[in-house]
Amino acid sequence: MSGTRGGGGGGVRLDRPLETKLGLVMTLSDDDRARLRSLSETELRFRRGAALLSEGAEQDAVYVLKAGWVGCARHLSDGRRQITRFALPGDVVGFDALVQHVSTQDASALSDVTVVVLRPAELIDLAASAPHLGMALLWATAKDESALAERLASIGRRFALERLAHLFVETRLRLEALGLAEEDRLHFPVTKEQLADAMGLTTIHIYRTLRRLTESGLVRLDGAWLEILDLEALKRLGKFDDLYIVPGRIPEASRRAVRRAKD
Amino acid sequence: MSGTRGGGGGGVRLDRPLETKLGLVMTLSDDDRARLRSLSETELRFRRGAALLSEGAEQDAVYVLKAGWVGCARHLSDGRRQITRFALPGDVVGFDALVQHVSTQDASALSDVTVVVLRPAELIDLAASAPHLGMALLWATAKDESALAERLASIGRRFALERLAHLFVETRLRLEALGLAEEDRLHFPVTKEQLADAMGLTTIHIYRTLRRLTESGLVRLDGAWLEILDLEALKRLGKFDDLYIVPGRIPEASRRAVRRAKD
DNA sequence: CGGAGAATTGACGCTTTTCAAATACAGTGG
DNA sequence: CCACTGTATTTGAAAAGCGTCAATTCTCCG
Repeated sequence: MSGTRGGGGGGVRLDRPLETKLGLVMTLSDDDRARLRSLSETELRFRRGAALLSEGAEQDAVYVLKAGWVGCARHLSDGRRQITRFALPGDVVGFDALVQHVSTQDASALSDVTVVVLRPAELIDLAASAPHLGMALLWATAKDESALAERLASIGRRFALERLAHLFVETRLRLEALGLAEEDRLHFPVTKEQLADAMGLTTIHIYRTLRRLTESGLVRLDGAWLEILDLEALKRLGKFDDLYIVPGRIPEASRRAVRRAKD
Repeated sequence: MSGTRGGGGGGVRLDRPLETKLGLVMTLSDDDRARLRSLSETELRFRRGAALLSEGAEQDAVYVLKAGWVGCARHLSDGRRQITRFALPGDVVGFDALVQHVSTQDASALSDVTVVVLRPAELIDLAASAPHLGMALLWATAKDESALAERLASIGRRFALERLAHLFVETRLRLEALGLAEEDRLHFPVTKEQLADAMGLTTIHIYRTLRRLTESGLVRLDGAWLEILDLEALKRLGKFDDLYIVPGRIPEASRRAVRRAKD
């Protein structure tokens, strides 16, 4: 029944992840792009299952995902785990640790992963020399927080079936915005156990719920590949609200204000 | 049984909320403080129950809380509600909407509230003319996101009893960091219904759980006032991990780098 | 004094978990 | 090629946690 597992990366890859990410929030000039390209090119690869960050461990860099999926998680002292986020290409991982240089979360590679390493000093220079890019980063972070809040609403107030539906729709739209989703088939390298930890459910209940979704003909999950068979029905079922994921951008007026202030 | 309700503000108030907030993340120079004071002084007051922001409504300002409690929430289409955050003095409310000028959340006053209004243009000017303050804002936002992730872990993986314990400890520590908590008595103007919506539970289950906590002698909740009778026991019960709320600060080295880059 | 919202409690039912076990599948070594 | 082993997948029955329904008391406020 199961096809390809984890590995590979299967088509989710961005060459200039930070440009893509900030480009979703703000129109980038050629200068901006050049400035972003002047950042370090240090690339790291992690195999599926490898840890990018460990809760409590020292951390002195931030990663920007180029390819693959990363899961960020927190642990309770008795082993219970909550995956707080699935990071996709373009996403920044480990941002909060810049404050305290100690990671507050685990991050591990769900598929084979390629990242770009960003050092704090580089980020600081970037924000100082190109404040509007710093603002773009701030806004991108604020959008991430907004998505996180929606996930909170999912886990706090949606039933298992709705939660899964919502996650699938969200994932589909995120990958689509990056240009990384084929028509209705997308890379989804998440084991059932990870899915359970992300949805605040047990593995067993994930199986049961997934089967209900499958039998309704809404999705098909085959190994690391997810087929969305009826997006509209999924949206309805998951009570999906487009509001928080709409590709909101910094209006041009604000952008000009930044340029003025810079002089 | 119940004492004072909502209103009043009962001692939770900051005169320079943004200074206090950023001061938790970075050591502020006299210049920094002066720069922050040059921001607008427009003050708004909301009575308990009033709406600061409405989901889907246009939004062109950000609020910084001076006094009182604000609850930020999201709604599902059928009326279910999830409170994503209790904002306390110093907290910034409505930040994410700066990107799209449409609020993705409701914010309403849980007690009588005083806020300072920040206009986007001011923020942009601030970040452009004093990049390290922009960075401080970015870091403060990242810390908020970290706290949000911990709440996600609460709702996804903690039992009702643990959830409440964790919330009480978190609140106590947050107010303490602001210098707004008396020894073991703190302002907690949250109705049981709001508490339920914040914890992903029903009102009735909040009562049940609260009663268990009270009968164990760990806390006493009387109207809008919460007494913490055994903080250590609460921490243990709530599996509270100090990691994510530790007063992490931007190290001086980074700070100097910002100053250099600015020249 | 009457009405509205908040606080509180009891009984019952549904969702999800826990415990237990069986089947399928991939890689390993003989 | 085939047992052997570990992991993923699937199913069932029972229990627990939490939700729903219903009713009552209390408090504030007009």
